[in-house]
Amino acid sequence: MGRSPCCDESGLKKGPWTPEEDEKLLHYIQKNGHGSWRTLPRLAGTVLQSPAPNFFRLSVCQHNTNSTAPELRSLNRCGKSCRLRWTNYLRPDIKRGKFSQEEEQTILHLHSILGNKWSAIATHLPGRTDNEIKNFWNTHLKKRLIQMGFDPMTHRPRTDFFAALPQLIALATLRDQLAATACGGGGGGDTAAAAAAQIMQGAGGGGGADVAIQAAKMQYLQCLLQSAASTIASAGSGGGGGGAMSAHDADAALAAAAAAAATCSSSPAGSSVPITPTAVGHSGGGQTQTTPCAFSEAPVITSDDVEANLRLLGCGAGGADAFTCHGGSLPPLADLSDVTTTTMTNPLDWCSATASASSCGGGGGASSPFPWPEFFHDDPFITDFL
DNA sequence: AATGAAGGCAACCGCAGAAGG
DNA sequence: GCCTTCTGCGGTTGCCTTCAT
Repeated sequence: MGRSPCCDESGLKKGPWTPEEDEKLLHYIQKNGHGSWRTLPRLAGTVLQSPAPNFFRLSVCQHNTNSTAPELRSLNRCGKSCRLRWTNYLRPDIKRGKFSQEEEQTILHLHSILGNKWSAIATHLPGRTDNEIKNFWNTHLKKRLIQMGFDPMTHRPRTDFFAALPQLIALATLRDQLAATACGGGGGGDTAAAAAAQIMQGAGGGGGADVAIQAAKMQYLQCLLQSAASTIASAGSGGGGGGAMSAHDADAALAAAAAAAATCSSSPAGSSVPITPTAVGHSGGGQTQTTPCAFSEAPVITSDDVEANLRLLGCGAGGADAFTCHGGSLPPLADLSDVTTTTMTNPLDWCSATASASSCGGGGGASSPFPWPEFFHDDPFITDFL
């Protein structure tokens, strides 16, 4: 496939450039222009018979005090390497040093439009090379977006299940707590029942209704855990872009989880706005961004999915009560534009599917980003959990 | 002070498209 | 139109520095 790399030729040096090599290349290009990169290495060595500029001789002498006479041999590099060295390092108009906030904003804005077209982005940032911008993106801006819960490619809140990791972690913690409360009575699906049983036993003279409510809460939370698991399963095996998990995604997920976990509890998850470059502000810039910490867009749910999830949750397809079934996935959140244009008009969307089987309409409607049954809203346990 | 982890950056690699014969 | 060569681009790697333990 294709031709062999130009650097395959034996004897060509690779790796970091020495000051002498830089001197050869710089001086040759300053005098002759680069012309053909392929022939440049052969020609570049001879030009040093004429004195190099004073500034450069000084810098060279710092590195090689023995070089009283310029090296006359040609550059032992391939043309490609020379071009890269020139464009990324030796070019006189290169601006070095940290990126300014204006430059960061420009990169973010252009990246949201152009994607990874680093050369195109570089044309809008005088003195910056595509390589430098690319590195800056990969080491700073991309991580910042991920930490804030945004997909660095789309600049929108993440839509895969990793975005829900904070909830999953919280749920897992809750599950552990429940299990501990249940005095180790069985695992998995028995947890809620055991906890409920304990409540029943410990209720003593408490009112029967209270006990039932507590038991129902436990069962409801258990359903949350199960539905979260089903979300993972579907996301992990499903098609689309979210199916295959790369190491990068795993890293990103961990970062997102860590960041979102810190902000999730106090963040009104349903109030995010579409991300803009200025919204991804600097911490010191006075710009803030409501970080979504849950699913940003309604998952595409088919009727089959709903049915399958209802079965998974042990719900009757049509007659489940408010506590044993809350629908097939975690709540769609965050992106209001999508919610209004897609979710709400989709007869099979999350809330519609849920509303028929629970009190979603009252608890998860416009008044709350979460379709929790209104029943739970005043409960400090749930409130804290949210 | 030593050591391992993480971050940052320069450079390399492979591919695609343009240019020329 | 086909083939070869050259250039440019984006992704990735590996080294060096800094930070944390």
